[in-house]
Amino acid sequence: MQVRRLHPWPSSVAEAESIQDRLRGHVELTGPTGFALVAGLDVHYHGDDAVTAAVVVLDGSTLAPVEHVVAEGRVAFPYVPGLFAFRELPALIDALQRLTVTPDLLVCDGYGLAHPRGFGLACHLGVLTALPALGVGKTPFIGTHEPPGPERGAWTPIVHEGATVGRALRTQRGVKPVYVSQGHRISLDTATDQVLRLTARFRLPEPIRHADHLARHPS
DNA sequence: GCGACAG
DNA sequence: ATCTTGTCGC
Repeated sequence: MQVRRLHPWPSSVAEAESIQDRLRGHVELTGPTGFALVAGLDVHYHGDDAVTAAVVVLDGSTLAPVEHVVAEGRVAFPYVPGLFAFRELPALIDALQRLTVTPDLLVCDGYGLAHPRGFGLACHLGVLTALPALGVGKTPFIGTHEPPGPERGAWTPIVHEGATVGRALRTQRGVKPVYVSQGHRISLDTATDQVLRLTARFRLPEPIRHADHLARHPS
């Protein structure tokens, strides 16, 4: 599939932040509610700066695997909180470009709108591909929230600077919540519905679990 | 064995 | 993010 190059690669923190500030204006917070093909993305780190990126495409209704791609790369930016996306983007884009099918939704391992400048990895991937995208974080990042109720499906808003930027969502009884935020071309209600639909069995969405497995054990 | 969770 | 050890439970 096609991935647009909307910016040069940043050579400083200030450049990276200004790219996020500019692309933030491209994010759309509404979109389709159903998705025929759902992709999960993840990156595994090895050694000093090697990364393996994996993209797995599943049938949106049966969750049967349709296609997967693995790409090797290098960490592309130093670790700076809020600029995490720049570490992984080149390897993820490389993997996406090698897909022969175009997914209808990207399920990203990380944050979207719930980010210091409102432009986390899920927003970045959504805008570069023009596809609906959502982010699922495993630990709280920004904003404040109450713990959601104990039953599967319970959620509470994540509020940052007076705005709702995501939801803490209980995907299974007796497990820690996940943190859902919009990436691109999706509403928060739809993002929440999709994450719940993709977590019938485990805490994390099936597409992310598949991608995580593949990135760790390429085969 | 795998998943969740602890330290 | 990674790695390692161990417990509990399905």
